[in-house]
Amino acid sequence: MKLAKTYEPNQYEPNIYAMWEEKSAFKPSGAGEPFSIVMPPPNANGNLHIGHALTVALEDILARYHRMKGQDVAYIPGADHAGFETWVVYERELTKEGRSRFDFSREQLYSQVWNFVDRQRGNMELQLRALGVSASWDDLVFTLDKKVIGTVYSTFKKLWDDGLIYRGERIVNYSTKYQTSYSDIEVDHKMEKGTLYMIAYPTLDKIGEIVIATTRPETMFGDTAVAVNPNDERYKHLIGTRVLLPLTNREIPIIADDYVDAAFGTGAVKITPAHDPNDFEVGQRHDLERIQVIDFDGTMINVPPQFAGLTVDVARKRVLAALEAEELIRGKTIIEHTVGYDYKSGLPIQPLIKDQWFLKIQPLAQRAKQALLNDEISFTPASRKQVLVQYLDNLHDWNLSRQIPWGIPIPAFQNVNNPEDWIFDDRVDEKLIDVNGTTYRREEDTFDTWFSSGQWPFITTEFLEKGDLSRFYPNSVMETGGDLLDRWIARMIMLGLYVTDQVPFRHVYLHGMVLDEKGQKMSKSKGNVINPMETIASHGSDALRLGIVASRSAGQNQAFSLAKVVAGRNFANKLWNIARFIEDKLGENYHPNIPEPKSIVDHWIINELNSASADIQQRLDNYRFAEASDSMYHAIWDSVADWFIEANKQQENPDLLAWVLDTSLKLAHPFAPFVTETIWQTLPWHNSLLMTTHWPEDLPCDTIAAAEFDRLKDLVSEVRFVTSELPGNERYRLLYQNDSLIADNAVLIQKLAKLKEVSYVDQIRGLRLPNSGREAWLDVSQETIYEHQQNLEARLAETHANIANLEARLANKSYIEKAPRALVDETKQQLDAKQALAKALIGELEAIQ
RNA sequence: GGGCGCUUAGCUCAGUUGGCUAGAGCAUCUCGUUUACACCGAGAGGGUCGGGGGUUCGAGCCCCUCAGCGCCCACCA
Repeated sequence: MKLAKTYEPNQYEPNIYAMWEEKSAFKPSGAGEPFSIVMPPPNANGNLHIGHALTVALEDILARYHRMKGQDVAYIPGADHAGFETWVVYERELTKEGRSRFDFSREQLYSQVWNFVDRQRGNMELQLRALGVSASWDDLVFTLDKKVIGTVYSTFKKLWDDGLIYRGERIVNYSTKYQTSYSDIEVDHKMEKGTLYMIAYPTLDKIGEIVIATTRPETMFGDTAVAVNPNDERYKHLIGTRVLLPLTNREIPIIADDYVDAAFGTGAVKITPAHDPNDFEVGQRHDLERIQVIDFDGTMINVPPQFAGLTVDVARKRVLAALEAEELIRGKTIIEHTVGYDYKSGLPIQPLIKDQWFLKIQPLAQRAKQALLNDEISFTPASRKQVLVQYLDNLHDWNLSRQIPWGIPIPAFQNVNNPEDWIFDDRVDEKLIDVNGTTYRREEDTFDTWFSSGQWPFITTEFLEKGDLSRFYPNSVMETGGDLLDRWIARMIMLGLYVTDQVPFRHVYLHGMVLDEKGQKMSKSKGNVINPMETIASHGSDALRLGIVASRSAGQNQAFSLAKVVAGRNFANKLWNIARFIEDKLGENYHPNIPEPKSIVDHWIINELNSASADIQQRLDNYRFAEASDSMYHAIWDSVADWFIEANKQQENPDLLAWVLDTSLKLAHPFAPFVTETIWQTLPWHNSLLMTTHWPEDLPCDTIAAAEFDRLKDLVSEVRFVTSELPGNERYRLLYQNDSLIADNAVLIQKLAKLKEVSYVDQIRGLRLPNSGREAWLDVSQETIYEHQQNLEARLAETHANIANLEARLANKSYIEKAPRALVDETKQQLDAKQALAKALIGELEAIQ
């Protein structure tokens, strides 16, 4: 088969992928030690972004590598219903149509969104295929699949039975825009400047007053106390008395609580239990009433009529104006404080009281922490483990309830006659159920998506059901973005240990964010998003993969570099042309035999590829992807293409040529699966898949012979270097004496170094080549040598500097005593070599004069 | 308020337990019509590894300190 001159990835990639799928090459083989990676499920109705390209590239490199190493590999793909994210998109559609979620029942909404997602589904999976993932598609799990819901329910039941689930009125982070509560991780805390107002609350006799400090005056109608520190001398006499709440003249008590910092503001704080988490707790301690003054839609309720229905912002201005009119404002200062924002809408989060389902997290968190401290899970980068431990220690109870219909319904029912009586039941399709003659009404909320995705490793492997894939639990590696350490990794570890008594995975690899080429975060609004599918279309899937993995270190945010993608594309083309050359040499009827090294080049290339293989393995085993890829790249481009193939044009060894090509393709396959498999399929001597062949075994070679070729390379390099310095562009004759390396490889040297001729002489003349330490001269005229004098002098100066450096090192007694023996010996050898070089250079210079 | 990370060639970045005469890709310069490849080949230039101090025979790497940049976590009004 004749190959085109240039590799055109788009012509081959889809077919190659189809062939892999058709031959079920992605399925776990069932033989060998299990190796598993569960893909972080991309949003089912979304498009992949560049971060997915990175994730999938790293995971697929591991999957393909371990598969070739003979392991039983399960790379399990998934699709995420992306509860809240998808819901936001869908609700936007509803709004466009002039409708609202409140026009429909939960069932109706659920099936509408299901259809909406279904229309989009498949896009994401096609894009994963374009990226070349060797994922086991038959085992794909969608986060709303029956088995997911079943497991989630049994976990919830277990937690419930263990007394870890409770329902409570708590202050929750509430999005008034999307009308749902959030977990802590969905709140963006921003430091900003705000105004701290000092407001006078008059005593009952209206003669005295206490001045409180607040940044949120509009919530004052919800005040049910003023608190001071019990040890604050300024206010001690007021504790237990009452004040009038301005604008309403409601009486509220002055209480003492340690929570109040006497040094902050005025030392007196208004207590609004319904709208501030700290105040909520103070309210619980002092049994205060809770008055909700901000409604779930973000407008004012339970306030004097002139403020009712106003938004928070407007209400704040009006309240301040009213207080101003009554001359109750005693001052204001600007302070830096943090404000929580809705990560989705960008609007402030309202702390509101709501009945929610909570998970007592600390028992799970402490167990997870213990597992981490016992090193049951390793991390790349290693430092992230500590971060996680700290996070686990600070975790608050987890609010599991979401007020959105697109998610897994919470399987709980409430006694219609007794609001305190809740039971677990999974008949979530029924609004009302009857249990022993009592009617129960269904909970309408759904689970936080992280509750289900936190169970992903044992759900996807069907570990609890002892399914076919259960041997893949715990997973070998969990690879995901560093930003998911707390929201996802932590939850998987906690729930994994709780449900299965085992850690869910052995190793966590965290990658950083892919930034745009200027190092900016990519975002739609900035318009700097790089679409991986476009990059694949223009440069090929392998190029994208090689480019995005190159020079990238774990956990580090790093700019996307198109130049590296281009380098990747060029590499694919290089491989292509290596194959073209070799296939052409071997012909269509070639049948491979066991390769036998015949020349020093042969020994050398075998040695190079053996050690490249060892390097790549060692680096991949340590999750050093960029370095592994680099070893592979240079072994193939520099060693195979630039030296071995060039040398092979002079002295052929067909069987070795075939072995070198095969080995190169194998080494490159995890990093560039498409082009390597494409080439493999054109090789007449194979009728298998490259992706399921075994990682190359070392071929024996003579390392002494290999080292000989290294010396030959040195000589060739020196000739090239010196000739490039000589005036003009002519070809020179190389003269030698008593040098069997040159004698035995004269033609090879002549071709590689672009010499006119290599000849033995009795009488030396010309320019000595001292660097490589050979008995060799370039046959140049005395005049040329003279013109070259400056170069020689420069080199001599440099050599003297080197010698001085080495001598100083050896003169240092401590160095001789303390440095490793081998290093000292090496230094001595280097010194000898440099001294010989200096001598040769001096001789050369003397000859000129 | 706590924690983490970064600062290395013009650009984007590697550099594992200290042994480096500091690397890669791209860019730059010179040369090249060699029957695999110009998405190529050969060669070259380019860095006091953010500043200062310390430990060590030896520091890009370890310690201290200063400066600049970035991220994460955090219910003090």
